Amino acid sequence: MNEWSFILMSNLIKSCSERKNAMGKKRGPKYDQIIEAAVKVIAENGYHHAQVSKIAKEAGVADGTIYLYFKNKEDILISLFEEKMGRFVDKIQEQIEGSLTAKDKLFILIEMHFKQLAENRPLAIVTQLELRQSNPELRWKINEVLKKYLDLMDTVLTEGKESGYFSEDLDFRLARQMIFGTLDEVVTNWVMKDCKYDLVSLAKPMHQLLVGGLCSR
Amino acid sequence: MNEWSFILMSNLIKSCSERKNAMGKKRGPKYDQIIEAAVKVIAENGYHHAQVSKIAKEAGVADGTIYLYFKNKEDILISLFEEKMGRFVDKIQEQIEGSLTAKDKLFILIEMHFKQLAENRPLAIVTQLELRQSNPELRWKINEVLKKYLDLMDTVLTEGKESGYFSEDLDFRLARQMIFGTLDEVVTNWVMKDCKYDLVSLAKPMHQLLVGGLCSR
Amino acid sequence: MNEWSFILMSNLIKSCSERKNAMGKKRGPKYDQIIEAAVKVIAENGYHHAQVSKIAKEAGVADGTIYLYFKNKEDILISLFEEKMGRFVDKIQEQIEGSLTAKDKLFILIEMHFKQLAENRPLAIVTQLELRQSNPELRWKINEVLKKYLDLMDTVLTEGKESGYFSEDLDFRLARQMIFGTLDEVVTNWVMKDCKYDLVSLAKPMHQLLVGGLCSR
Amino acid sequence: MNEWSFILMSNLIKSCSERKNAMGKKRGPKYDQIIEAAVKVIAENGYHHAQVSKIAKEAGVADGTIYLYFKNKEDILISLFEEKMGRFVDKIQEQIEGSLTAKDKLFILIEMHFKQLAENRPLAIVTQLELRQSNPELRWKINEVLKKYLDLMDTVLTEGKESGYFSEDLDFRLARQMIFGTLDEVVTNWVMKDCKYDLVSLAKPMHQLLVGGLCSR
DNA sequence: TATGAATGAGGATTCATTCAT
DNA sequence: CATGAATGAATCCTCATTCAT
Repeated sequence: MNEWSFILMSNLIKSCSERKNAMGKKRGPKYDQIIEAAVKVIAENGYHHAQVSKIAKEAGVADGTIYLYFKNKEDILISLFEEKMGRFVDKIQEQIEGSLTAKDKLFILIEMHFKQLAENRPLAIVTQLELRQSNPELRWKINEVLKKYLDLMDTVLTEGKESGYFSEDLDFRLARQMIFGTLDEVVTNWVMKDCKYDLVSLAKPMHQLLVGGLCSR
Repeated sequence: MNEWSFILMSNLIKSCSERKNAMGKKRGPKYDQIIEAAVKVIAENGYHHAQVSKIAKEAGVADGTIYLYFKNKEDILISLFEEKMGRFVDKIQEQIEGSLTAKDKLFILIEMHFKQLAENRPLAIVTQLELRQSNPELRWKINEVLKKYLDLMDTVLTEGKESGYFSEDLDFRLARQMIFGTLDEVVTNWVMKDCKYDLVSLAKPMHQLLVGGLCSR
Repeated sequence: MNEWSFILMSNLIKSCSERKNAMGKKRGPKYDQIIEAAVKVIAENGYHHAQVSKIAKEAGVADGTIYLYFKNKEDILISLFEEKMGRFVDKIQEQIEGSLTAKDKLFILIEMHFKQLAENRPLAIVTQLELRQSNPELRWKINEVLKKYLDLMDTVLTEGKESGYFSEDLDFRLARQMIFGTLDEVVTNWVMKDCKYDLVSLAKPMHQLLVGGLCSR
Repeated sequence: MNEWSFILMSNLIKSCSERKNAMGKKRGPKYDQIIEAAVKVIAENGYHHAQVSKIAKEAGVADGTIYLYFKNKEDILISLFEEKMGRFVDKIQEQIEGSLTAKDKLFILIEMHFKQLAENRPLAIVTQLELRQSNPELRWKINEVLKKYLDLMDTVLTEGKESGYFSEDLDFRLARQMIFGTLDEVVTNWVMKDCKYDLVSLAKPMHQLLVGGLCSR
C-alpha cells in the first residue's frame, strides 16, 4: 500500500459517499438524520403538525438543508416510507429464507411483521396512523412500496400451494388481502390501544387463525 | 282544517325538527342535506379539498348554517360516519336475523358489507380512502362508531362457537380483527382499482377463506 | 312612496352594491380602501417590502379580506394601476375636450400629466419607480392600460395633422414614443430628485420643445 | 510616442486591469466571464430568475468565487451596467468626434445608440427590461453611470447652441431628458415587440423629429 | 333560523451569502 | 485563489369559524 493506493481508495470512498441512490437522490449522513428526525417528529406531533422546521431542528440541520436532500416535504415522507418499509420487507425476506416449510415461512412473516413494529413504536405510529392522512398521491407511492411485500407473500403462498400445505384453489389476491388486511388491522388496533399489550405474542394465534380459519375441524 | 290547525301543525313539525337526536344534535331536513352534500363533495374533491363552503353550497345553505347543525367540520364527518355506518350495520343486522346458522350469518355479513359499499361508490370512496386522511382524533371517534359493527360480529362469533361451528378456543378479538381487517382491505383495494371488478361476487370465496383458512384440509 | 317603492329601491341599492365591476371583480368601500392603502404602503416601503399584511393593516382590514376583493397580490397592483391610470387618462381626456386647437390639446395633455402626478406624489413614486420592478406579466398588463393613453395621443396628433399644425409626414408611432418617453423621463427624474422642484411649470417649456424641436428656426 | 511607449502603456493598462480597476475592484479573466454570464442568464431567464448560482454555472466558476470578484449580487449588476454602458458611451463618443457639425453629432449619437443595442439583443433586453425590475437603490447607481452619457449629450448640445444650430434658449436638462427619454422609449418598444423591425433605420426620422419637433414649419 | 362578509392564524420553500477546506 | 455544502430569514394565501344583521 502506497500513496497511490491511498489516493485511489480515497477516490473510491469519495465516489461512494457522493453516489446518489437508486432514486438519483443525494445521500450522506444528513439524509439519514433527516429521515430519523421525521419519524420522531411525526410520531410525536402527528402528521399535520410535523413542520419542516421542526424536523430540521430535530435533525440538527438548517431548514434549507432539508431541500438539499429532498425535493419537498412530501418527498421526505415517501423516502421515509421507502427506506423503512424497504428494510422492513428485506428483514422479513432474510428470515423467511432460513425457514424450510411454507407454514414456518408464514409464521416468520407474521412474527417479523409484529416484531419490527413492536420494536420501533414511533415507526409503528407513523406507518399505521400518521402516514394514512397523507394525500392520495403519496398514498399511491406508498402502495408501490407495498408491492414488494405483497410479492413476498405471493412467494410464500406459491410455495405453500406447491407443497400441498395451502389449498390448491387458493385465490392469491384474496389470500394476500386477508393476510395483509388482518396484520395491518391487528397492528393498528395495538397502536391505538397505546401499545399496552404484547404484540409479538399474538403471532402464534394469528398464524393459526389465518391458516386454519374460523371454523373448527 | 283552518288557520289554527295550520299553526298548531307548524308548531308540531317545528318542535319535532327542533328536537335533538340521541347525540343531543339538532335535526331537520337541512341536517340530512348537509350530510349528503358532504359525502358528495368529499367523494368528488377528496378530503383535503372538501371545504365547508363547498359543502354548504352543495347543500344549498349558507356557510354559517352548517354551524347551527354541527359543532365544527369534524363533527360533520363524525356525524356522516355515524349516520351512514349506523344504517350500514343496521341493514346487516336485519339480514342476519333472517338466517339460521352462524355460517350463513357470517356469509350474509360479508355479502352485505360488500353489497352496500358496491351500491354506493361515493360512500365507499369516502369511508375507505378519504376519511382515513383525517386526524387520529377523528379516527378514534370513527372507531367508536365501529363498535356496533364489532359487537354484531361478536354475536355471530358467539353463536357459531356455541353451535360448534367455530373453534372452541377462538380468540374473539383476533377473529374480529381478521374479519374486519380482511373485508376492509378487500374493499379498499376494490376502490383503489376504480371499482372495476365485481365486489359482491367475492363474498363467497372470501367467506370460504375466512372460515376455512389458507390451509388445505 | 309606499312599501313597494321601498322594496324596489332596496333591491336597486342592493343590486348596485352587489354589482361587480367590468373585470367581474367584487367592489365596495373596502376595495377602494385597499387600493389606497397599497399606494401608500408601496410608496413608503418600496414594491418588494410591501407585504400583503402591511397593506391590510393600512387599509384597516384583515389579511384574508384582501383576497375577497383581489385574486392575489399581483391583482392588487394591476387593479391599482387600472384604477389610477384609468382616472389619469380620463381626466386628461376631459380637459382636452375643452380645448380648441391641437396645440392647446397637447399642452393640456402635458400639463395634466405633470399636474396629476405632482398632486399625488405617492402615486408618482409607485408608477414611476416601484411598479416597474414588477414581473414581466404585470408589465404587459400595464402596457394594456397605457394603450388608452397612447390612443388619446393619437387623437391629438391626428387632429393636429389635419389642421396643418403638425407635420404632414409625422410618424405617429415615433411621435407617441417621443411624447410619452419624454414626459415619463421628466417625471421619473423629478421623482428621483425627491420632487424638490416644481414639475408643473415645466409643462410650458416642455411643450415648446416637443413642438418646436431642438433646432432654432 | 513610439513602439516602446505603446508596450509600456499596454503593460500599465494590463497590470491595472489585473489588479483593481478604477472602482477598486479585483479584475481578471473570471471577472469578465461572470459579467458575460450575467448578461446571458438575465436575458434568458429574466431578472428575478437570474440566481447567483445560475450565473456562476454559466460562468464556469463556483458560487463562492463570485464573491471574490463582486461584493454581492447587486454589485454584479452595477458592474455589468458600468462595463457595458461605459463601452456604449465610449463608442458613441469616438464616432461623434469624427463628425463636424452638431447636427451630425446628434444624428451619430442616435444612430449609434440604436445600432449598439440592435447588435446586442441580450444586452438590450437586460438594459431596457430586466434591469429596471431592480430596486430603486440599484437604479440610482445606474443613473450615476448614465451621467457620462448625459454629459456627452451636453457637449453636443453646447456645441450646437454655440454654432447657432440649436435654440439659444434651449433648456439643457429638458433637452437631455427629451433625447434620452425618447431614445429609451423607442428601444424599449422595439424590445417589447420582440425586435421584429429594424431599429437602426429609425435613426433618421427620429433625428428629424427631435431636431424639428412635431410642428410643421 | 339563516345569512355570508369578515376574520387571522399558520407553514413550506427559495436563494443570496458564508466559511471550512 | 477556489470551492460548494450549509445556512436561515422572510412571506403569500387558505379556509374553518364567527357574528351582526
